[in-house]
Amino acid sequence: MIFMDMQGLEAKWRGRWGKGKAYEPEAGEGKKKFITAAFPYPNSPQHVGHGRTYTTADIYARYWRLRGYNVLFPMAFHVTGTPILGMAKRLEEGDEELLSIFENIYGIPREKAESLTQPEALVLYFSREIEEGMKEIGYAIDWRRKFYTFDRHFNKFVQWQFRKLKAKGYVVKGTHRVAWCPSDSNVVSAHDTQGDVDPEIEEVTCIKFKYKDGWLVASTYRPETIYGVTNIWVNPAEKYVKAFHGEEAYYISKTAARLLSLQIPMEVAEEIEGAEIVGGAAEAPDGRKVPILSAEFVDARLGTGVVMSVPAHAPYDYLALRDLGKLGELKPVVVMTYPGLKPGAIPAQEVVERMKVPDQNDAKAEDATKELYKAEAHGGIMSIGDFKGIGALAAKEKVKDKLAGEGRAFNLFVLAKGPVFCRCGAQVCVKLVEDQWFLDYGDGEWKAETKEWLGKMCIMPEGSRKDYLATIDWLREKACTRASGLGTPFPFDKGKIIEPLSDSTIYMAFYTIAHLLKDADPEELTEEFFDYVLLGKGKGRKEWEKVREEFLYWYPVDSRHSAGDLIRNHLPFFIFNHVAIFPEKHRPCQIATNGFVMMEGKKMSKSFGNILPLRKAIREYGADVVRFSVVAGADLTQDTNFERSVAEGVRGRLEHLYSLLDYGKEDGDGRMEKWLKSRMSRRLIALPELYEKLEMRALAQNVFYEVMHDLQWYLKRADSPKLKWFFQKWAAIVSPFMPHFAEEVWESVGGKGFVIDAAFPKGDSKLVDYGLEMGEELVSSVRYDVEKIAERIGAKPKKVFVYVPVAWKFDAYNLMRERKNLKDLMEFGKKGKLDMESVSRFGKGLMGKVHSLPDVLPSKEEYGALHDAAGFLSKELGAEVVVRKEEDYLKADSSAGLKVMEGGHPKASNAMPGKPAIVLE
RNA sequence: GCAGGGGUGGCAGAGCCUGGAAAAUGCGCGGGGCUUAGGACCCCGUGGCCUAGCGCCUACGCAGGUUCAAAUCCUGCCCCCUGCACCA
Repeated sequence: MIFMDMQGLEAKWRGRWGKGKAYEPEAGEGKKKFITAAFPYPNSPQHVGHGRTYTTADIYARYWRLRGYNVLFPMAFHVTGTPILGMAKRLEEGDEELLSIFENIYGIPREKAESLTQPEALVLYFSREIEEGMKEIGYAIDWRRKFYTFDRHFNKFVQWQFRKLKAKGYVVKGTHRVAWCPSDSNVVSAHDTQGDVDPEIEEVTCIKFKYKDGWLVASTYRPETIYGVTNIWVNPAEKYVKAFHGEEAYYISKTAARLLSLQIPMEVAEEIEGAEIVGGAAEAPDGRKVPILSAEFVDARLGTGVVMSVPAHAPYDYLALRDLGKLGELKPVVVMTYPGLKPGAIPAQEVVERMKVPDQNDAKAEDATKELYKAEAHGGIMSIGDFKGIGALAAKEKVKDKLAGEGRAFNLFVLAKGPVFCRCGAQVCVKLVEDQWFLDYGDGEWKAETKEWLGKMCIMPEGSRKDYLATIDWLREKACTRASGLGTPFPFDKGKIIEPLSDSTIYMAFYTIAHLLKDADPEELTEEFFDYVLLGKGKGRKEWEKVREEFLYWYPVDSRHSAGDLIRNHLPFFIFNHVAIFPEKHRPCQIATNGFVMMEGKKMSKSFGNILPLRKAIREYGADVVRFSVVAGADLTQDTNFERSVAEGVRGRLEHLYSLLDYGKEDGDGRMEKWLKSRMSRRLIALPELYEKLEMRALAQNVFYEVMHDLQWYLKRADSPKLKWFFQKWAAIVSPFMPHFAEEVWESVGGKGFVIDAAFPKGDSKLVDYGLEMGEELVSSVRYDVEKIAERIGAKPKKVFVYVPVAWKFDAYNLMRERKNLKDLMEFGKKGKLDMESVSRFGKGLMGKVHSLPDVLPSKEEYGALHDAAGFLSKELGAEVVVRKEEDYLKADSSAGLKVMEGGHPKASNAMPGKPAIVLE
């Protein structure tokens, strides 16, 4: 057994590719493909999951290269944003949790980790790590064009982009609501909150009830139920305040006054106990006087801390009144009905009683609320008030507008599912940020043009196009600056940095010229420079022409690759911004997205501790095995599963193949070589489409697993294997997946140069021999049947007789396939003067599946295939196999004088086309 | 709530657009081969029943419908997953 040194083999080919500058394409005349994948954010080493997108892009790039295209696949590093800053800070502080992740999951020695306290050092460390990994796995990347998004050259480019966007009116300024920690004075996102709660902002309506010298302000999600208000709830145990908003006095909870003051300026005048308010009365917008009652379920931290009570439609309100024994005096007022509600019934009462909710503190009260809200939101029709007859959701808006118009309501933003707490312990609130800059993805014209361009793009998988459309539709203003972090200074407002998702929308254009700007003074990269190079505007200097040519040659992006999660942000931005900046001929042609990689069936995550670093995987299994394993397990959209057993299986097959290379010295043209060529040719014809559509699953199947099956059958059937032709074709078609191993095979069978530079083998339909393949299938199925029978009778046969049906059965079979009726068959029998009983029996047998009869070989070929395989079958079955024609038996049987021939058996007449009769002895 | 997607064998996952074979392929499991042994590799099996295979029954979330024929088309219902932004 030859031992295969995978590491050595791969290093050897990487070395040779490097020496040959295999991945440094130059702009020129010929046809090109420009392929990019979303660049990495270097705040950790990459794991096998990251490898999926890049491997997919790499396979695609390598495929086009085989098809004779000049292919550019570049890479850079995205260092914009705050996480790296935060990480550096935590390292400086000696954060034990982080240091432990570095040590145990990333495998970074503690001393090293402790030295990475500067953001730049951190970025450099991880980007080197990632770059090394990408080299080891054999990506066809042109590293000359590498850059970082904090490079000054790149900053100039992004600033140019923003000036273009501003000139078009797409960069706007306004106010913006954010989740805010009043204690830290900082924007809060999910990973800043206790329990990683997503601080979701939603709108509530605040309705003003006349109270004393001002307003008791109740917050509600259901303003349309105002017509059914019977009372107000205030928590007697909480502190309330009287606060002035301008001239108006608001009575709300103390916490609310503090949290909401960031949205509506308020000055607290006096503090009041909730208990003091309870017992009073307030006047609803329609003039009705309602009492203020005590309720402990009121959370002072939510909304205004004042709740309006609608017992007919809110189970909590109904239960609270019932608990207080006040249902008698405060009668629920039904404001809407919905399908399924009994006439005259009170919705909240109905739900509460049906679900047997004992009181307001029971958990079932929540379920009741949800159920009722759902029913009313879907099917609710207003039955009283100004909007009688209108659907509940529409009425909600109308009531809101009406009350606002009367000065009796206003809207506020609050955190949903609240209260939410910051890591520091303070309650998170909503703040309105003034002077926030936006990219106006809500702009109608821009949106329309973006959608139109999307329509012209190729989207893979096609099914995700809907997601793009939905996202483009729903995008509004996107905040595009932030106060801190690495990146590009915002050109119109000092001290602001362009936000990470906004500085990475057209950066692919920068790849085309990055290597030419390395030595340039960033100050020379002026507005005029980029105008000339990227848009062809102005005269341009002589030395800029080369740069312009490079851009013109490579742009547009032919295929953009990323994980599917970017469909909700980066990818639409990518289209939007290209549409805004570039003319049609330079806008992107195609996007391909993929799912994630799971580890042994589980999501890969730090907390599970099941992250497999890419470089570690490469050391264990070899680059080609890892490449194949991360992309071949599932189709593009699906999450794929990295399983060690699968990786080992692939590895084992490669070793097996390696041991077969000795057979690759010669060619042959026997029956089995023809069969193998037929199978392979069929593949060669089908593969280009699969590659172009990135049907990864089918590709993996075709290029690897099925090829292995063919090969095994061939080895079993061929006396002395001759695999030169086979290996030559296979090395080429598998090289996008497994470039290193493919080179080894290619060289071993006498291929010239690198296989990665070879031409994609053309499939020759003349080599496809359908009959030959069917013949082999027949042989295989006969073997299977014999084994099945032997097993059933529990004895090994000494001799096996195989009967190919008499010739007329083939004609009859095809007749049945075509006409699908017995009548025509009987007609055929009469004409041919056949034994009508046999014909009838034959026909009835086929009738049941007449609509799905498979294609069969002609009589002669069927006999030929089996006759030819008799030796093989004998060997496989360990018994002599004799192939006969049905008529031989019939003859022997009917000539009464002769004794019945050996192996003669009435079963012989059961022979059907495609299913020869088998007799065991 | 809004938007998008999905429910097939022990598991993962094809097939469903373009209706027509217990249902690709891989993993797992059982048996055999090869090996000093293990791993890897190779072969066979893996819903149930069976008058020797070519056969029958039962399956594709649930319930109906269209059709000679439905996992595949139509209708209703149940359940599950993902995203909702300033964050890489």
